[in-house]
Formats: sequence, structure tokens, C-alpha cells
Amino acid sequence: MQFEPKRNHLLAALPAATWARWQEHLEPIAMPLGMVLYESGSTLSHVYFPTTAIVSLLYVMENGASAEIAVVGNEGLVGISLFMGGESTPSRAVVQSAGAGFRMTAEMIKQEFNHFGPVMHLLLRYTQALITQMAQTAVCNRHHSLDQQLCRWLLLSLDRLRGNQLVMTQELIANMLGVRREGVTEAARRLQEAGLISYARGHITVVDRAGLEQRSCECYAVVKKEYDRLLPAITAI
Amino acid sequence: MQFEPKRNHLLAALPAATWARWQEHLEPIAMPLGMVLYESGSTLSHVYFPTTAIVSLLYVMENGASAEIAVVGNEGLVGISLFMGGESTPSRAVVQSAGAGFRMTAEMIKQEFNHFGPVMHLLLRYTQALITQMAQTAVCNRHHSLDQQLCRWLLLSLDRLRGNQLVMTQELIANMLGVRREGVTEAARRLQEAGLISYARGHITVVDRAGLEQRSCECYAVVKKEYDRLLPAITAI
DNA sequence: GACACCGTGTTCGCTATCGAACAGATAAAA
DNA sequence: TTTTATCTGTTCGATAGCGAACACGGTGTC
Repeated sequence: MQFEPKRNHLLAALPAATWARWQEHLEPIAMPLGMVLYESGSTLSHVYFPTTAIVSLLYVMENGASAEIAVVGNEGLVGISLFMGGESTPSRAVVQSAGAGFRMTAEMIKQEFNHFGPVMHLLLRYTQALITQMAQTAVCNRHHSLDQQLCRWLLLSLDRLRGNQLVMTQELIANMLGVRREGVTEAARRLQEAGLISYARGHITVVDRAGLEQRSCECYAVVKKEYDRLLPAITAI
Repeated sequence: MQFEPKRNHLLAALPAATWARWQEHLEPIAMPLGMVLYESGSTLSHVYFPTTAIVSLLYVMENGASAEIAVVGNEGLVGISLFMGGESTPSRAVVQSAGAGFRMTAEMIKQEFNHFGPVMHLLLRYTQALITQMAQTAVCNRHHSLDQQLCRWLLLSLDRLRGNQLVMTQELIANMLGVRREGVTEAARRLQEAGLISYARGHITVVDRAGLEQRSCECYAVVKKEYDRLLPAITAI
């Protein structure tokens, strides 16, 4: 069931003719936790359309510390640099929440992007949404508290999953946010004490989603609104 | 002289045929300090190609605090959302260093983007470079000290100017970086004591550029390298 | 059942930055 | 020339997050 392409919103939004053309070129692929879809600077061989997996775009610094730049789930695709023309980026794409997806060869996606207007415009609108997410990440990193950032992060992840549970250790979250694990522990405790989440050994359950939204900074709402605006038919599915 | 279109690297990189077509559609425009090219959420009427001006893409928070998302000078263009398809973005574009540039109507740039391959690919490669800058801003905001960020910021600005002097108050820099003015004062004093810059009432002179690069975090180099890679013929001009 | 490991909880001092308040200095305006 | 506005320098205590160290308790393995 997780190998159902239409669970990816971009694939679901394709015109019928495009979809017919693509179907045989989409290869189902499992995405286990920690899988690296591309490395910093490496030429991409495929683009990936997650259906149930969540992928983090991370920058890993020279000293090994890391920071998440954006997150991609079933609303989008991993590998925009293929059609943007750069073929690679200085970041790394890592599966943050195990699941599945589909992939298509670099050659095929470039051809589709260049020859068919509707595909191009869909992919570019998605790219703009992704840009907004990156920009807001920069703002959030500058101005907001760890508590707020954790709320934002949980909400972004939740939007890309079914259900209200995340399989995710605090250590992993800390790596994504680019903070210490202890900081996440304390922030998570505060959220738990406030009755917003409950967690145990790598399983976080969101109890009060509205509460999370309230405690989050404006960044989550800005990003969400922009995705809805730019990809309307899609997020409605 | 500042109304010389070819001082903008994107314009300079256009194929001859394109250039011939564009010439009469480029309107010279002065860009005084503080001029707002577009507001958050507003539909853009033009794209701007700075020649001597520098433009900051800023996000302004609900409480009035701000953070720079990226900076655009004569290497690029302001208003990518026009051809990306969104028509607006949640950020604001403000002239950070007075100068001049050219602009083209939204309609014209969209038409050019959609009908002519080389233009599209050039603009998309530029967009990818801009994306890298945003991503690196997020990383820098997370991990690096104010001193390092100031170095990065000075270098980014310097690359977009002639000479080695910036007309820029510490207050303004603080707004861009999203920090307090006092913090910038102290960081600037440290840089001055180290013999890297000298400044006086809104005029900063870079004395030792190599020193700045050394003291800067890796973020500057990553961004620079990516611009050079994605827009090679251009930055060589 | 014994054990090792992993995920989490908690503590310590430390530092960078914040927020606020005010002082001095230089340029621009009257 | 005087006045005013702008820009920069300096100080204070407060605070969020860091880095390191270690304790606790489930879970899976042998």
C-alpha cells in the first residue's frame, strides 16, 4: 500500500497524459531510516518521490555538526538540482522517517521537465515552496527558541505522515535541528508536561496538535500557508 | 556608467539574440537605500537586475524583528517568484546598498522564461545558486558566532561592489543579520582591532580581505564556490 | 536470567547573546 | 556657529543554549 504512487501529491497532481507516460518509469523503492539519497556534491542519479518516508535535507559542516535545511515528504520530491541545472548541491539527503517512495532516472526527469510545460510549472511551484521552507528555517534558527523550533519540526513531520506518531529518537531530532540532545530532552519534557505530546524510547505521540501549533513560532504557519497556496489542488488531496 | 546593463552578470551572459530582444525592455532604475522592491505577499510587477546596488531579501517577523534570507547584487536578479510561478513570496526585498539597476515587466520576463530555453536555464541555475545561499544562511544562523557571520556578510557584500568600501551603518547590518546593534559594534571592534577592517560612521573599509576570509566560517566559501560552479562564464566577467 | 546497549534524565559551570540604559563623538542642518 | 540628529562605545544583569559527565531504566541478546 505504501507503494501507491498517488500518495505522493506531486505524482497525484500530474495530468492524465503525463501520468500515463510516467507510470512505467517510476521505480518503487524502500527508504529505510538513515538511507542517504544523495551526498553533498555528488551528481544525482535519480529524483525521489516519497510516499510514506520523510527525507531531510541536511548540511553537514566540516566539524561534523549538522543542520536541517528543509524536509521533504509525500508533498514533494528530492533532487530539484537535477532540473534546476546544477546536478548536485552542497547538502545531503537522508531518510529521517522510514517508509517508501518512487524514483525516476535523472535523464527522464530532465527530459520531462524540458519538454512538457505542465510538468515544469508544477515542479517549479514546488521548488518555490521548498525555497520558502528554507528561508523560514533560516529565520527560525536566528530568532526562535528551541521549544518553538521543536514544535515547528514536529508539525512539519506530522504533516508528512499518517497518524499522530513519529518514530524518532531525541538524538536524531537534535541532529536535525542542529542542537544538543540534552536540549531536545528538556524541550520535549516541557512539551510533555504541557500535555502536548507523549513519548517513550523513540516513539513520540502528538496528543494536542492545536496546542503544538499555538506554542510554535509563526514559521510553521508561514510555510504551511505557502505550500497550500502554491500547490493547492495537491495538498487538498 | 552605473546604467550599463552588462554590469549585471546575468544580462551580460545572455546570448546575442536574446540581448537584442531584451534591450528595449530593460528600464534603468535608481535604487536608493531603503527602497522596497517588493513587499511580503505582494504580486511583483517587475524583476530587477541590480548593477551597482545590493538588495537584501528579508523576512520581517510579526514582532518587527527581521532576518536576511539572501543578498542579491550584480550577479543576479530580484523576483524569482515571477518565473517560479508563485508571483509573490513571504519576504521583502530592500535596497541595502544604494545604486542602480534595470527592471523588466513581469509579463515580459515570464514570456521570455517560458519560450526560450537558454534564458530559462540561465535563470534556473541562478535560482539554484540563490537556494544554496539561503540554505547556508540557515546553517550559519544555527552554528556560527556573530564574528563569523559578520565576516561572511561583509564578504558577500564586497563581492557585489566595486572597491573595498561599504556604506553601511552598524544598525543596518544588525537588522540584516537579525542581531542587536551592540553585538555588531563589538564584533566590528574586534575585526578592527585585528586589522581586518576600519570603519567610521557608516563607512566600512575592508583592509585585509584574506583575513576576513580566514576568520569567516565555511559558509562564505561554500556559497561562493557554488555561484562560481553554477554561473561560471558569468562570475568570470 | 544475566548482560550490554540504547534512549533518556539530570547536573555542573561556561559563554554568547540579549535587553536596557546611557555616554560620547561626528556629521548635517539651521 | 550652534543645534540637532545620527552613529558608535560601554556597561549592567539576565538567559538560553553549550559541553561534559554521569545516573537510570527499559529492551533485546546470549
